[in-house]
Amino acid sequence: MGERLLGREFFDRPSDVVAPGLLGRVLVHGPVAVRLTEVEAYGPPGHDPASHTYRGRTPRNAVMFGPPGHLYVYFTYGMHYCANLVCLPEGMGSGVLLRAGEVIEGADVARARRHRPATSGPLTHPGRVPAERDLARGPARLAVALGIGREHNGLDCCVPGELRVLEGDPPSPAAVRSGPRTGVSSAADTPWRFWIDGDPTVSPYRKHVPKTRPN
DNA sequence: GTCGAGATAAACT
DNA sequence: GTTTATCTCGACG
Repeated sequence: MGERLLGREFFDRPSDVVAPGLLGRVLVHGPVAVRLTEVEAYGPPGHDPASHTYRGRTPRNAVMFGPPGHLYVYFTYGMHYCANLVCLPEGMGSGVLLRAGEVIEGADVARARRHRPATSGPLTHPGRVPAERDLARGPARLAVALGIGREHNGLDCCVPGELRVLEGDPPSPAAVRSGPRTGVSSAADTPWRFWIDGDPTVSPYRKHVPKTRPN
């Protein structure tokens, strides 16, 4: 017992307020539990050029316009899933990207998913056994560790169910750092990435590098 | 630790 | 056609 869920009102605030408050919280899916150590906030339409919702609602981002506390899962780079928690009331379109965490339960299951993920798709990483701290270090790896895929898009994480967010053990405010978001080309000066200072599971910062394939 | 290249889907111009 | 809220691998230090 003692599984205290984060209430929906927690998410019914701007994403840059929710994001630092999510650090130290625990996301649970089956036998695997991850304590969040790094997150990024994405703002509502028209206010944040880096947000999926910047240009309004599309089939992909529809969940972000739904009620707060639900999970928004998207597929990117042709092979990775990333997970967000929706913020602000229904209709606003904002959320927090879950960038990294520490696997505190079910590490064996999380590690096994690296080889044979719960969802079908090109997520296999054959031949390599990841170190404990790398299991959920980075948004796509966090999704793999928790077994999150397309089928979890839109799930409510504020009720007892398959996926849920627990109150966990937040760090002291002094241990929270912030800086520019990772891999975004626009609004690079907006310090909406938050992490727990000194935590080994925080992903290394990578600035955006434009892609162009020769030929 | 750094670097570059490649894999690949969906949204966008 | 190009870009993207990424990761892995090998090479190198």
